[in-house]
Amino acid sequence: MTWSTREIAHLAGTTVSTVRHYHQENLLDEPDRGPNGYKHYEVRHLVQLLRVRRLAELGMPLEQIAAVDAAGTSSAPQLRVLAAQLTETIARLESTRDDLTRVIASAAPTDLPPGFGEVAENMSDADRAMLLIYARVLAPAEMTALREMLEAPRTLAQLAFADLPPDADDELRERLARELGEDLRRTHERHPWTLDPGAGGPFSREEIRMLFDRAIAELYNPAQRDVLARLRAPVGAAGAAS
Amino acid sequence: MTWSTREIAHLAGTTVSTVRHYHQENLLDEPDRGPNGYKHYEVRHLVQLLRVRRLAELGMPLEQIAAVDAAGTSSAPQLRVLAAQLTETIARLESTRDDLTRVIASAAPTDLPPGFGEVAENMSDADRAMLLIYARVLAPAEMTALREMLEAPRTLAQLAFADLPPDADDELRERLARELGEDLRRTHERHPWTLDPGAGGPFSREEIRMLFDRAIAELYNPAQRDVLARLRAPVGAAGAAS
DNA sequence: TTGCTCCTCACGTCACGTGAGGTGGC
DNA sequence: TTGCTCCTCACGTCACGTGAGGTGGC
Repeated sequence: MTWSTREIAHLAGTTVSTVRHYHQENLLDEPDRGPNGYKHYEVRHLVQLLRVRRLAELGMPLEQIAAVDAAGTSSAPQLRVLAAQLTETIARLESTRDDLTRVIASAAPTDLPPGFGEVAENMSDADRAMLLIYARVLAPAEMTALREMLEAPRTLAQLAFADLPPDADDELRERLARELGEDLRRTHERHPWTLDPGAGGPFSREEIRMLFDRAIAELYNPAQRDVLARLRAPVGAAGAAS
Repeated sequence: MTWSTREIAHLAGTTVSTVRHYHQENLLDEPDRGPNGYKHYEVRHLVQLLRVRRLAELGMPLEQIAAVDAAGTSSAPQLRVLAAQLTETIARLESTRDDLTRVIASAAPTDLPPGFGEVAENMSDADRAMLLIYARVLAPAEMTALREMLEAPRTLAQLAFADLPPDADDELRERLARELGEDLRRTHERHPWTLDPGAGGPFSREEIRMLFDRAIAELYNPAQRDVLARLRAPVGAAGAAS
């Protein structure tokens, strides 16, 4: 005429572990025991358990449930906080899911920003790494603009730069710097934000400059770095030319 | 010309703890160290960290990220599983939030089923406990019907039953049983599901019968139990009359 | 004897967060 | 000396889940 732990768990729609855990947390009274030590639950335990489960399913922390139990009822402000937290969590998960859905749809490498799948198809490792850094530095609007820019076909100079051997001779470097300088000038004209990238992002100009300097130093070979240095000097986009 | 742990964490938009944790889980290479043991991070570490963070933010478990890292790219099935899990979690949280919103709006005691706030206003503790058990046993449609039933004003017999003293005399018991029997007959007529309650719920008829028997035995006083026994016998709704 | 249910520790989960206790350079 | 940053263990978090090792009745 009483219930075992398994039975009361079943009646409350939960598990044996959960029931034992609630005993440990003093959320559920210990029932009488039989001569063999088995617990004998009564209706009042079931009611207590159902109450606790109801609050737990509403997302209330167990510690708070204990307080509610003592006070008899839970305060509306507490519940409103819970609801607000839920709304926030839901919004975050939805945005994650949408992001994930876009990645799946575009069949892009997961680690690239969404939408950059086709664009990064035949990029060098260095350029992909740069892309990850851009994604962190630039504001969303800038990333969209960047993607559109990258959708245009590469110029011959850009292709040559990507494959530039570390020991390329001075003449080639100079020619590349001039032609890339032309590209860059047009880019600045058409996309003025590229003159001050990351202005809407999370970092200061100083941080961005140092980050890009380090990225260039580590990701490109000496000849490429030399070209970038020549390129930067006449344009004056950043101060670290020499 | 290198970054400290704090700096790389800041650049990647995360915390020092997280960076150290990723070292421990072999998700991030250990950088060289200075003579004082301080870590000196380079661009390749930042890129590695950004990749891991991106996957982690998509909800991928760290262990799986390690595998992706080895394979170079994550499989579409894995991502689809993640997306499906997210969708499920979101749905569950939304239903919880809606439930919570209803509770807040009705200003009802939290542990009662939603919508039963006003109805349970002046119920006895026993009846509230029964309500919790009903909420567990009955199907949603039955709960709605029950709520509508409870919105009707109590009959005189019902009020008398709730306050029946344990030593009420035989005549009173008999009269109450007759009148409540009338109430019950009308209820069965108007709400046929009350003849077989919980048919759409999670329990078998046998389980429900035993549960109600125990609940009555524990929640009501001897006189009330006697009335219920007299009431049940002629109606024959359940077999356990004597 | 075998199977089944029950019991009580004690430890594991997941992705970090939080001290505790110590070092090195200004 | 004081403050600041960095370091490495080791343990805490939250709500349980999972054995390990043992008991009792058929």
